[in-house]
Amino acid sequence: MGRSPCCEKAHTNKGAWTKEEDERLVAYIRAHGEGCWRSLPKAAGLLRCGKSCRLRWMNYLRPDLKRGNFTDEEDELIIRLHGILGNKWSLIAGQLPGRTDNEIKNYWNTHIKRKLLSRGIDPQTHRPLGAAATADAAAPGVAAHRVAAALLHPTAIPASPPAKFAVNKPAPAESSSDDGGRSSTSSGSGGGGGASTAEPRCPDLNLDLSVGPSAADTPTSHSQPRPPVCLCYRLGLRAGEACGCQADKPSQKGFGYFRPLEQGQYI
DNA sequence: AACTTCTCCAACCGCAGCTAT
DNA sequence: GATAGCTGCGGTTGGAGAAGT
Repeated sequence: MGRSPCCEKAHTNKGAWTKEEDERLVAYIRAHGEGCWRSLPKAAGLLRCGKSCRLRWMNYLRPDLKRGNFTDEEDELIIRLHGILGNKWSLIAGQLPGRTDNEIKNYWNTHIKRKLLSRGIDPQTHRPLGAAATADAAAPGVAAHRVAAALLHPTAIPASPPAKFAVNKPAPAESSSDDGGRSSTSSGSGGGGGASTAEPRCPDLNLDLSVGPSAADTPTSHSQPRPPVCLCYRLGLRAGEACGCQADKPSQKGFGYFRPLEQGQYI
């Protein structure tokens, strides 16, 4: 479909934001709230395109952002979530209050990837290097809900996984957080996938994967109590197939968030 | 001190998905 | 159903600063 450029490129600034621009943007959003990014730059008197404003706000100016280094706990969580979700940075970010998808993506590419590689683990498949291809072929046995269950109750995994994949092993110290993910979710393919339908559906998953205090307790922008949302929703699944839960965005029509899982499809 | 290489992260780009008409 | 417009996402890039020679 035809698409007009998101902004009038000839009259927009690019590159690093100045302090003044930041202040304008913050002031405008404080006064009018988020949204309407397309018209925001003009209204706020900024020579930026709406996308740029949104990005700046989301990744840098939002008051609830947590700055500073990632903790080992966060490391561990990111690795585990990546094992399930693949490169779904926004979904992963949703489980780490105060962190942005961009930040997590960068952190993954600069730190975690290297960390996994140094341990002989393929960062994409979360399997030992060299074993990814064959493992992937056999991997469909790893159903999404099982992985999700592993996240929730790591000790409840019936089959003893290879030591390298021990789940929920507390990260002893710097760079020793172990890899917990095991399903291979190739990025780009949407990371989607699903549970084998023979397995029990994720029963009322109360997935609070947030680090630290529960999301409801955190004094961040998430301090607005978030409705309980099943991981299936966050995985892009929609009600009825992999999960019977009815949690969904109230704003969305019905439960249009469902993507049927195909035979052998897995997360 | 000067230069080169490396690392990190903010920002950009293009596309997908959703809604409205 | 087709088209247009907007938002959000994920991959990639460019530049500043750090580290190495």
